[in-house]
Amino acid sequence: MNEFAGAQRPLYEVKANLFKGLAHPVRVRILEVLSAANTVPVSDLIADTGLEASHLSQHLSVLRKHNLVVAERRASQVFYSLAYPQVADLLRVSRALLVEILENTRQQLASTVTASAGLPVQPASTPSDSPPPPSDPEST
Amino acid sequence: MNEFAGAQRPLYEVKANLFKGLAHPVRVRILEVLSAANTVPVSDLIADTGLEASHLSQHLSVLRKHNLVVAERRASQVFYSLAYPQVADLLRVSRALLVEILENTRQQLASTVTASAGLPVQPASTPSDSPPPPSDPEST
DNA sequence: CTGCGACGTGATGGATTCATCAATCCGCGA
DNA sequence: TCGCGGATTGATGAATCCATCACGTCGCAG
Repeated sequence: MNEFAGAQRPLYEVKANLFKGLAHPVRVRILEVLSAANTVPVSDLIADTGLEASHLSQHLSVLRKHNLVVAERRASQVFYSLAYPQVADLLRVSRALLVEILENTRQQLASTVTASAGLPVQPASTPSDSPPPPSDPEST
Repeated sequence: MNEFAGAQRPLYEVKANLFKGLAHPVRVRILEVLSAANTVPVSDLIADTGLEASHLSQHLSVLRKHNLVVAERRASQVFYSLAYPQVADLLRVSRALLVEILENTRQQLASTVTASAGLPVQPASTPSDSPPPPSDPEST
């Protein structure tokens, strides 16, 4: 029942709990937006994500419970920002891992295909897709 | 239905999926063990975690599906290891974030308490806990 | 004080995930 | 071939999470 992210229990439990807080596309999206801009009003988040206010609010509540974001009231609007810069680090590292995984699994698929065709593992273009963009260092 | 971690969908969905794969204490534990030792037989994992074989195997299966670990059969035993060193990075960064969060929330609690007592925010010892260990750079 | 716009909270079905146990697969030695 | 230990898979109820919608709160304008 204790919703605290921090307690005196084994660290791997706390860690798993942290990942649970991140385990939803909407919440990842929110954190990525907050990583890019220091402080963002809820109205902007609604615009960026296209979600219904209450839905988004629930996810913000989850992020607050996990101590990943902080809210600040100014006038009639609420502004959110990352609670710690390390949150952005975490997203960056996870992105790096993902890139590695995607590249590798794609190669494996390609080699499986070409193996039955007797070709080297070179061809970078996916069988039925547009040609790969020259590189896209930004993106979400 | 597609269980691939990688597809052509928005990156934040893939990222959320990755975190979902990490969002369980047992799986975090497994990855931490694998981060410490290059290659570990299932029997050792059973010993380290104290889990029933089938239970552990299911979590290993999840980790495999997410491309976080790889299995290798040698003789009658199966050996697991991290699929990419970046997985260990991710765990390290998450740990750093967690440390930050725990330290900070603890201070907040302390200051809330001392605020009603009229004391500065100095005292590092929690009201009803054992004194903080001088620092523990290892641990899980 | 009354209404309104911006956010948050509660409650409810529907979908996922988890833990447990039985059944199966795989390599090897008798 | 038979059987056995090591490891995985399948199936089931319990627990948890998610999306939707109705309602409640806060601050301000009229």
